[in-house]
Amino acid sequence: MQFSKKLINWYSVNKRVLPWRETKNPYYIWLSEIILQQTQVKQGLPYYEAFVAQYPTVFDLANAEEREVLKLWQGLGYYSRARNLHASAKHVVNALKGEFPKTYKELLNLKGVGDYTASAIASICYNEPTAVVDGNVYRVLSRYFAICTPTNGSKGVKEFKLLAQELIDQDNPAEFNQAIMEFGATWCTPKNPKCISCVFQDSCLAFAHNKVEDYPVKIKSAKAKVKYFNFLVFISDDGNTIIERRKGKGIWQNLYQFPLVETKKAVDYTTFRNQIEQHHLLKNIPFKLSLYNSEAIVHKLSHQHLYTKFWIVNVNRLHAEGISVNDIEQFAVPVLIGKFIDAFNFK
DNA sequence: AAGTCGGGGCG
DNA sequence: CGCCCAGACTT
Repeated sequence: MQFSKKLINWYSVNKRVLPWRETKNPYYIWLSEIILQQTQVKQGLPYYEAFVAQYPTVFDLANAEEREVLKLWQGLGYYSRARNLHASAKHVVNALKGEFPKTYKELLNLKGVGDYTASAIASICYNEPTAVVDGNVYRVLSRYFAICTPTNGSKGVKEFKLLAQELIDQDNPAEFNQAIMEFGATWCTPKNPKCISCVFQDSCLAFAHNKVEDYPVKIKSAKAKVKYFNFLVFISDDGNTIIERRKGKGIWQNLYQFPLVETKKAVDYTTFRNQIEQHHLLKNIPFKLSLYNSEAIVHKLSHQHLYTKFWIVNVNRLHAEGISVNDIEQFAVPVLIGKFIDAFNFK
């Protein structure tokens, strides 16, 4: 039996029940695909349910404020997805009268929609035979055909896209695309793949060579950089604190945080106390400084390890506009900040 | 082509 | 601890 038929047969028996598999509404498919970028189903599922409940249509999403969308996205990471999601919803409503693009090529024009997502939506919603290539597809195909080309280089990207495009079931691209991803996610897994009970056991080249876990081949990524973050947690006598909206291009864009002082290396109490005497929020006012966590909290991201200290700054009155500590939960904050807020009793 | 962007989970 | 995840975008 040919690859695509065997795969779709496997899928019909083994697929998980998931809410976005109960619809072909492009708004819901688009929403699920954005949420699931670089995100496992288990992690993304509750966010999908929350977004569908909060924004049942693209019009509801377009009418929301960005800070509200970011708040609902809080904790999921890669926050540009949420900003692009919101911007694209506005574009669909305002420029396209609420009608989603219906072709791979047109879908690519939406912010946050690249080759993978455009292929997924076009195939699932409109039966366009455009092959998806995600992390699962790289793994399944590199093993089945024993392909050593690194999957994360430009050569590999082209090669695997072309191969998937040759394999896709022209009559049922929607099922094929979802099947190959589901197979990678649940059977042909990175560790301990279920080769013993695999329908491709007799034709998988990696299995024949006993090298299944040598695939896919990848170019090593750079090691994470170390940074030292010091957050100033102001507390005034009247129960206010200061949070700021992150600007610029870096991490956590448009999320909120306590005023941040980044240092080149870890600082002790005396060094830091002297350093922030000149801070614009502390100039010429009395304050009491105490360190919340004597041992730095290490927050690990893909490209940065953040060694973090939270400094409690007691003042009589704030030197800038503040918020009541009771209102802090209304703001979208990074997980690092959210964990502190939960652990620290503000009252 | 290489960096950047999060956070959770697994062995 | 390193690697992976229904990738996209910038430099």
